[in-house]
Amino acid sequence: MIRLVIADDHPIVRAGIIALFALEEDIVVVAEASTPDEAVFAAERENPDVVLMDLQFGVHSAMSGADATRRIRALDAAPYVLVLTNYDSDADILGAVEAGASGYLLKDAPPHELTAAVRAAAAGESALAPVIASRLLDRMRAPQASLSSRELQVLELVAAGRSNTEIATALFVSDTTIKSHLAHIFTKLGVASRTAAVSTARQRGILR
Amino acid sequence: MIRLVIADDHPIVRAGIIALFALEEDIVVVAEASTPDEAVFAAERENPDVVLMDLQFGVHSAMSGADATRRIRALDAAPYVLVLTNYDSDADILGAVEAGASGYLLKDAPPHELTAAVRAAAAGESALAPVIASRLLDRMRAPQASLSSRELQVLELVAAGRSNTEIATALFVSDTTIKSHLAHIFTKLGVASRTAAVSTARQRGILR
DNA sequence: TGGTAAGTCGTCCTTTCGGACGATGCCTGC
DNA sequence: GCAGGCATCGTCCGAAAGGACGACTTACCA
Repeated sequence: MIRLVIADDHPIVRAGIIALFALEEDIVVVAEASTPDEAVFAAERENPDVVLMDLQFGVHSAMSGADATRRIRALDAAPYVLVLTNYDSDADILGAVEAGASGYLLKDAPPHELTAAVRAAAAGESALAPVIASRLLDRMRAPQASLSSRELQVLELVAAGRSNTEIATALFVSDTTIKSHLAHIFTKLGVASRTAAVSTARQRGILR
Repeated sequence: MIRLVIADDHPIVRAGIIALFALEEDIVVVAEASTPDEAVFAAERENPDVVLMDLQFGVHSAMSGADATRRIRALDAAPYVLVLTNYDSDADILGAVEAGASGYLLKDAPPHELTAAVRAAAAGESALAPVIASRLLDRMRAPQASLSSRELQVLELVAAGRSNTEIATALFVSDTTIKSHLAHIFTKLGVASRTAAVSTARQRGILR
């Protein structure tokens, strides 16, 4: 019998997960948590096999799902943590994996994927949604979508609405340098304008 | 007995909603839809009292939840449409209201709000989540900082990285008109460029 | 009924952006 | 030691964006 803790701030989502697992004979939900703190508590108290963890917990909570994951993985008899979230940005995925998650699922996944992932996690295996897995492989295959730190710095200021000259003075370089950085950013992202660059960078999780 | 159709692309969310309404004696879920097209079909076939409609339907579907809402409201014996979504940006809210939604709820709402809203919608009343209501009142109180729906439409396309001429052709108007809209947007937001407009609009929750 | 806001379109002009070159110095890894 | 990525700076030029006017229609509301 797999003992499961659910951590999600949406009552609707919690009810949905519980309803889905009610159909499975070998999985029992022993606790639900609506905040990251509650999730850590519940994981400590119930000593479950697996924790299903959301990453976003509203604007109110100081801790994120990744933080909670890290804390839970630091427990003595640490349960496995499966991340279940809406977004599949690179930043989210990497953050979750670094926090110690043993799986990453999307909320639009079909139920059988969800149950299969829980069973895999309980067995100590890694469980990635096919979408996520192919995404990671894409990143490996085409690694050069990454911006240098300086380029990221420039792009962040662009996203804040600053002009080239403003960015130049802010970074103590020439106007030409900024344009050069931007040209590189455009080719790396495959776009032709600063706003398009910001848009696709947001989509890919390069920018927050 | 209130007959309800659920439209959401997340199986988990659909299961959660069904589980919640299973506890209510006067509400019955007669159909679920995982795409906007299915939602329109179901609304036509089942002739429900209320449709619970998500706004985001993944990247694959051409139609949005707002489009589906518009189509459903154009049916003969049109059911009321309650929007149930994750986001509370002005763009989403205004788009939904213009599409004919009679209510706007957030997915992190407590279940009793959800059931109350369905009953209100079935009775022909408007049902707004408190967060949304106060947001709309803010718009009324401070109308000078709020963008018109057309301006929002333009700003969304700008945020997607489109150029003025692209936006013009997409909206079937002249290039000059877009520039005129943008000039108004700039003065309303107190900025001087399109990227700055997108940035502050995001900060203020005008854009998602 | 008259005023106001929004949406549409126009012209003229300036500024900014972006493309297309090139060039230098500095690291790092092979 | 040298190739290649990165950061820096430059010029020239065309295209896009933005500012500053004005003008017309519709719709709504006081």
